[in-house]
Amino acid sequence: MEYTSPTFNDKCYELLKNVPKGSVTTYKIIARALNTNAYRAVGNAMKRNQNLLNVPCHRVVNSNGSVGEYILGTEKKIEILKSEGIEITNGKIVDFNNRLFKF
DNA sequence: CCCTTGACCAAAC
DNA sequence: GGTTTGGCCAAGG
Repeated sequence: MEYTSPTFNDKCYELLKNVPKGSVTTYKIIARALNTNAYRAVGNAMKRNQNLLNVPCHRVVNSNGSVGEYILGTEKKIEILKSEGIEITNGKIVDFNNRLFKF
């Protein structure tokens, strides 16, 4: 029985589970949703996440609309996003602002 | 407590 | 448009 208070990483993961297929969010939005500005820490959390089946970290992109990195590689990330119905041109999300999930 | 590491960001050049 | 620069904050050593 471990009553360890949830780490920042865990909060990121829980939040991310709310993002539906076909939508994306950004590192900054996640940080803001957690009432902080630790964008970089969010990125770190994603990198440490190995539970890809439960946490859709491929739906987290950069604020400028570019896809960003991924544990399996950017190309793989793009591939997955496209399979979920998101258009990507030249490494950028098409209609980015309209694809963003608002918490 | 200090230092380093980031799947980042925004502004500046 | 790209690249550089400074800043941001949590986590781990």
